[in-house]
Amino acid sequence: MVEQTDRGRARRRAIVEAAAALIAEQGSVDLTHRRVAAHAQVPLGATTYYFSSLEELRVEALQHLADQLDEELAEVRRALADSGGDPVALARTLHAYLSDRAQVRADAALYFAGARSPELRPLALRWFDGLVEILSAHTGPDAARAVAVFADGATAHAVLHDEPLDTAALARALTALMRPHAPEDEKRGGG
Amino acid sequence: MVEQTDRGRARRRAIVEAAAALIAEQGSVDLTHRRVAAHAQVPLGATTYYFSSLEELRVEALQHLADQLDEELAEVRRALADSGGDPVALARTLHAYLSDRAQVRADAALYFAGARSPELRPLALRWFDGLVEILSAHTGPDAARAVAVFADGATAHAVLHDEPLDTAALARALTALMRPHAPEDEKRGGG
Amino acid sequence: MVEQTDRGRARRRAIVEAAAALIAEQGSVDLTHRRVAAHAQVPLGATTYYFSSLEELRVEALQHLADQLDEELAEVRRALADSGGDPVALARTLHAYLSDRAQVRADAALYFAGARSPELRPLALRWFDGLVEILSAHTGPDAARAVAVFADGATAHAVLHDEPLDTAALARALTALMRPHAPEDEKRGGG
Amino acid sequence: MVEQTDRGRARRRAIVEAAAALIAEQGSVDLTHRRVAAHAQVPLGATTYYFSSLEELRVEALQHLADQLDEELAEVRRALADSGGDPVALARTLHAYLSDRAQVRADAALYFAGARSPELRPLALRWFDGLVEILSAHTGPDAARAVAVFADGATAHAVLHDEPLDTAALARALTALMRPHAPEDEKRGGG
DNA sequence: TATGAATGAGTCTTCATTCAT
DNA sequence: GATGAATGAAGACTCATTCAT
Repeated sequence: MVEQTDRGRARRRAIVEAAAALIAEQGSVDLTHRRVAAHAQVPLGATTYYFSSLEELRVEALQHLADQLDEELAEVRRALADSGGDPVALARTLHAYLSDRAQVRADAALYFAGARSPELRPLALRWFDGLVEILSAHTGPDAARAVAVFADGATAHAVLHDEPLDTAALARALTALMRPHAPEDEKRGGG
Repeated sequence: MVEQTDRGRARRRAIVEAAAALIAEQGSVDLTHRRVAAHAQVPLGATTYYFSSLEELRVEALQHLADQLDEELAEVRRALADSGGDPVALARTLHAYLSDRAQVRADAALYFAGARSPELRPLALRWFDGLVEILSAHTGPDAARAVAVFADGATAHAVLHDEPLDTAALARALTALMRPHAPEDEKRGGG
Repeated sequence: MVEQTDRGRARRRAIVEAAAALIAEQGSVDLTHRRVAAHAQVPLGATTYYFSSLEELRVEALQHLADQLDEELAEVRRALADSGGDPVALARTLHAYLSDRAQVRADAALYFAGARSPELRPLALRWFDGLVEILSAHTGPDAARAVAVFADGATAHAVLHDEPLDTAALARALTALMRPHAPEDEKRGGG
Repeated sequence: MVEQTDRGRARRRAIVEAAAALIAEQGSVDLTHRRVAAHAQVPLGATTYYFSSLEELRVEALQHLADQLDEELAEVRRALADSGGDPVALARTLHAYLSDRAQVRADAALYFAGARSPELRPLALRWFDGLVEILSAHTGPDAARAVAVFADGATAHAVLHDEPLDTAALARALTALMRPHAPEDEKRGGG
């Protein structure tokens, strides 16, 4: 492969990070070698030297973003472990996440990339699946999935409104979704 | 104005519809005059003759998609009017909407366009605001907003999983979100 | 397609002719849009406007060269018709052909293109097959093929020596090849 | 000098052989450092370390191919020495040569390189001149040259038809070309 | 001695936009 | 009114070559 020295690895990484930053800002579609090179402050040739195609760079950048989301998920996991699955605590954690614009836009970029190209879906679903898994320790699988779906909607909401739902609203919704549902609902729900 | 004749108006409309179809399929980023012309089966010149720039064409196409969403919203309104705000009925309607892949992708395209360019946000928010407004006739404003947020998450979920959540899951979530919340939640929710 | 006006057709043709000239000079491998544009004295964009790929332009240029060879073949046919298949007359005609450097190099370029890409072989074989067909009116099929093979060798010789074999040498060889062969040769020739 | 060690010499040779193989396969035009390095399984840097330019590498590779042709010529010489210049024996030898696709393509590559760059012509003419020289021991100079020209044509024929002329056809032609020509032909051939 | 790193030149290609007809 | 022609800008990608280590 290409990077074998420390300096090479560092430069490659800088390029990936620049690309990830651009994707978080503008989505992964307008990514160009030139924009990445300018943002990373490297010559244009460097972006083609370390990546055999723009697509390869794009995928690595998206993976980088997904890795960041994994860290975010780890924080969620810790917060919930401490609070014993309390919906209000989860709401606070979610609100903190939604308040980080770059993070939220990165998430949205991953989702859009996954929607466009099926091979990127596993990347896009890391957040969703991870959240479901974490929640499953504290609530039933149905509720876990419902909360994750709601969290995705809240992410879209935050992107479009440029600020997240307030914690109270999040807490109300999460509380409702995580509360064991009444048995009569079960009978009425169709398929 | 440019299109004065019936033929002109029809051709303009065909171009907008072709652009909207392309956007719903592939997003609004890769839209080009040539692709639109080919899809609409009109000469290349027609796409620049009726629209002074590609951006103008893109905006009109997005508006066209938003109009289609408005019709979808009208159906939701009718369905809910008959059922008196029953969450299960809403779940069935939502499921039907989420099962229309083209519709769902068009919705996603609008959201992504709104996330990218602030001037397109009103277009992207039509669906959200409309849904909130409709639901407000049947439930409180907080619940209405929570349901709309959840519906957005369900849309993202449907796009990424290529099929919607099942009606039972939707019904459970909507029932929970629309049920008057317990007073103690209110006290505990922070801001 | 693209060219629909007289001017368009003329320009397209000018580009093809420029490409053909370059191929005859330097072979078809180094053909670039830029070189063709400069030689045809048209803007770079024109070469990509009329041809959807460089390969398409290359193929049309090679076809153009093959068409020119067809005209050359027609002359050979006329010359032989007049002289009743006389080897010496054929030698004179062949010598005239081999003395046209551009023509000979064009022939070589066609052969090389045919050797590289199988789909261009029919183009490369037009000269060979045409010559065999013409000669078949005046001599047996074996001799016709042998003469065509020799003519190809003489073409390579002319390209590499920058001048053709002299008419006497050509006449001797053609006379020998076109003379009915002695029956004892037949017995001895293996498979 | 650069290659002083055994390892260096071996590596240099491996690079030349890889380049020669690539040229025989695809012609000498598309030769790149990267392709050679990959084919020789050496680092990219090695190809620029042992050769000061790509052109130098190309020339050495062509010389390598020419050396292989010299060996082929030596075989022809031996074969003819045994058979006393018998055309049928020569035909068999020629047929064997033409049946070796790699050899034939290498020959064609040399010819094409010679046609493109005058400084490579001596390389390209080694085969032709060598064949003439060998044949001159068994037949007159005119016939020797005619046979060499025919052999070149047969080489082109083999490349384009993917298989050589059959031995019988070769034998007929060679017999005719090597037979002392009738005196009346001499009188009629012009210049 | 050897080789990974580096980069600017050059290639094909797509395209928005302008313009002449 | 309508559209083919035109073209320069920009993008992805390949590569020979130079250099630092």
